Amino acid sequence: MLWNMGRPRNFDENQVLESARKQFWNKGYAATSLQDLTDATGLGKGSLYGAFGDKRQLFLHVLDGYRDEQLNGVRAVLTGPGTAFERLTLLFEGVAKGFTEDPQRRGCLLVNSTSELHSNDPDVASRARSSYQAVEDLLIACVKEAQDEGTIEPGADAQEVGRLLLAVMQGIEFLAKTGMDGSALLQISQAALQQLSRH
Amino acid sequence: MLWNMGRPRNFDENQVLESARKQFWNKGYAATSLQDLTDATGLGKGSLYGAFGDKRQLFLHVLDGYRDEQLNGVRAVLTGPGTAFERLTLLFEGVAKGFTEDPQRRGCLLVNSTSELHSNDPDVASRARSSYQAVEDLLIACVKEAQDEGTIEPGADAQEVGRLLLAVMQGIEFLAKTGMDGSALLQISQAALQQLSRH
DNA sequence: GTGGTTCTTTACCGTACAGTCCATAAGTGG
DNA sequence: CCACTTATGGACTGTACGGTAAAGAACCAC
Repeated sequence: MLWNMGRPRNFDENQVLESARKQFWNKGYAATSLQDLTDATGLGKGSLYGAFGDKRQLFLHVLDGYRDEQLNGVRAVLTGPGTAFERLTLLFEGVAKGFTEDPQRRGCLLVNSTSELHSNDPDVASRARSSYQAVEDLLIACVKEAQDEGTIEPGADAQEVGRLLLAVMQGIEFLAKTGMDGSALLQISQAALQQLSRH
Repeated sequence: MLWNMGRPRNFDENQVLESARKQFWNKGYAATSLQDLTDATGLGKGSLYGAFGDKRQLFLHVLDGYRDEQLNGVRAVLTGPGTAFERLTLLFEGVAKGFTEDPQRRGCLLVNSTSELHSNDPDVASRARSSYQAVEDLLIACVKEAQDEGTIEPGADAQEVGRLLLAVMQGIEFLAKTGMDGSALLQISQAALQQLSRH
């Protein structure tokens, strides 16, 4: 009887998280001030603190949402329709295109946060570890499928190949931030898969 | 007659830059305060500002030094003794081992700085672009050599392969920061080259 | 309506920040 | 010893920071 009482919130939590994400993504964690966050979200400090706790908690909340989205996206592609090789191709082309499409070339929020904070923040570090472990597992499973369907050399160690693909993926993410041409990034993703394909 | 006058400096510039590098590397640009820098270097604010200008200039100075070192290191390996394939192997094993050996897994300072600052700082962005272009060129040249000596499939596009290797290299750097095992990183570097080798 | 609860707004707090200034120290040439 | 120049180190400045407190507003149950 008490759970629905009191003044109702004047904002949509998801929209606020989205605005906060944009801010953290644009400037990084340390460089975004509370002022930036209140400006971006339209909320006052009191509301922000009441709803999400301090800056760090809000950031972790944002980061978790982002991680879940990205992971679901990767999972959707890698376990979706088409042959395993097609799915891998789709994923890598999507990655190359996605990072190119952002005119600011901000890359992946989780990658950026990991780079910025991992060595001083165990919570961020552990999120990074588990996330990329999950992607690695998805890649390895898909590589195994591709081996079963005969599109990737069955002799290769699937784990080895999956990890290699993970590295290429992260490499593309970074090179996009250095301003490398979209065509070159696409070329890399294609080259990686072509090297693996049975020939 | 005037160039050697005045009170002599009480510090070694290279040592100061090294200490500052350590600080920026540990905490990133935004999160290291001037206090951190004076503590790390032992210099007072006046001396720091007199010698290097403000925080940003000092940082760029540090970054340039780091970039030159790294680039020279890569160049030394890739144009050193041994077959081109051996040199590539040496480089990639060195990268995997190097990033693993740091207990804090801080990765590469230039990569971290690029991730943190590139989208808001053209000076950092341009340094990243040119640096990785240079590494790319070195890799491509070495791949061509390897093709000439017959250790890499001559049919492949050397530029494509070189860029792929660059991506793998950066991927390894990042995965090291996520805490991936040293053995796994080594495995990735070996897998990348094994895929390319004539078979 | 009243009382209770939660959200919003604004003012406020202490601190730490980047950067400047200045008196003084430590050298040089003469 | 005396001018002159440069480096040092601490005091200082104004600002912006993250975070808190408190007063009032908006809704509920009754």
